[in-house]
Amino acid sequence: MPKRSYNQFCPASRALDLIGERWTLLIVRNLLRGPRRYTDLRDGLPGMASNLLAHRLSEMEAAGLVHREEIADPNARALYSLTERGEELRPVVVAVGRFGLPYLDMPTDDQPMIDEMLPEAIATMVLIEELPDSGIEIDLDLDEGFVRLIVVPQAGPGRRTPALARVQVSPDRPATNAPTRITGSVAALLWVRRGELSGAEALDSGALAVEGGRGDIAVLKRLFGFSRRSRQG
Amino acid sequence: MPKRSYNQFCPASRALDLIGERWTLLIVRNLLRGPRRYTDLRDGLPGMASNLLAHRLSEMEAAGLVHREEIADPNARALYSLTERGEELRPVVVAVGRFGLPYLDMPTDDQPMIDEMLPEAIATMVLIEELPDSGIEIDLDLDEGFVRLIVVPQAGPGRRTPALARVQVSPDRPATNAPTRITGSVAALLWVRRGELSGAEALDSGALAVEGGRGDIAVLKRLFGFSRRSRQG
DNA sequence: CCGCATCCGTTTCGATACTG
DNA sequence: CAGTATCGAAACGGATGCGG
Repeated sequence: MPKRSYNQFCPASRALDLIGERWTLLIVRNLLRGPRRYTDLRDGLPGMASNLLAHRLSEMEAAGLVHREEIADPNARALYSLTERGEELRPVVVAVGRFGLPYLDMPTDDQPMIDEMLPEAIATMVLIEELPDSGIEIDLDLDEGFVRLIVVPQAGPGRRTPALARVQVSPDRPATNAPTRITGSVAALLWVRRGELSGAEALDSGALAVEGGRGDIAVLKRLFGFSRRSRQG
Repeated sequence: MPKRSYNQFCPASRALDLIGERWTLLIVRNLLRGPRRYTDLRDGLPGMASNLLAHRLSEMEAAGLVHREEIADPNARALYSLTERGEELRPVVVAVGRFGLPYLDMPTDDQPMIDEMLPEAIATMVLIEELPDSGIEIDLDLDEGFVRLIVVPQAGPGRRTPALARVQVSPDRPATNAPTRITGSVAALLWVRRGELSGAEALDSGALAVEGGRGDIAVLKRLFGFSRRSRQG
């Protein structure tokens, strides 16, 4: 039984032959945060049938996107991780997320806000056209959790680092705080980023608070669209 | 019957609720080249069931991605086009295409090389990290067709134009030729871009030929990876 | 021809239960 | 913990029909 394919000479359709099936890209999204056990993936993908997850994982392993490794551990038998090829899906996940951001409504009770995806959500919100060449580190201390955002400095003229590769996020709180910091909630950040609340309003109302040097705060405000009101992608 | 949804508070999964179904992103890909009639879309999507196309189009119209317009024309009743929201899917299609490029094999007889997708394929091949700040225009006169590639100049320091937005392609041959020109085949360009053939080899063998100023040719070579051998995304 | 709608066999998905 | 097994529901694929 030959796997079904769009069968066109086109990069996008070839890609969708590999990652276009249901759930596949969400598995990638979760694996982008690091290796996971089967159960971790299942818990991070509520609503997905167990057999389907197993099936997808074997497909993705066959496609060379995912690597399965048996480990010696009392409470874990195997770890799934992305291969180098699988890591190349990060720009896809980010692009998809950027598109979806304006459609994202506030979480309801039946919409789990999974801890694992907070960093991805933050990375998605950053306005890449506002990245400063010099780079910056920002701690986001939100009600829903902590995220360290690192914008890698541009390496000078010549070959430029793609914008997406310059945005890095981590849920681990380093020993030392970043010089720039923002506190509040994901919802407030999202409202501002989506232009439904101005940055000034968010700060005045206390929904968000920032600290750090003047210049860094200015960069932060640009990165999350504090100055805009109109909705933008 | 509530449309099925991943139902997670996550931008990527929200996006996939809208564009994750089979064929949807390929419809977008074809509409990115401009408005199309129903029949045009069907011809550009071989293998897709006719009723499914109709169904997808109505879904996408309901989601605000596609606009349907009745027109007065002897041999066309309606035109489908992307809305502003739909246009925001271009980065997604390009990111997906970039991922799929290394998996793309040479076209076989049963894999139609559809004229419409040639410009998208070219845009996908361009190495965005090699975009010159000054911009450039290149005519690609390939066996499979003509494409004018335009790299929009960077607007100076400050807010930067996202790399993807700076790459524009058009199948229309303007009145005047671009100062830089490349001739050959899509296959040769793809081999070089994928690092399976060096640029020098392609030029020596005559598989590709370039003309233009020294500097422009150097830019062209960087854009399509003429200097590399190893496979890269 | 253009723009779908109907019908129908096949595949995939979703939910839950079950096993080593 | 890490999957299989099962089964009904939904989606898909292909062909064909049909009014404007």
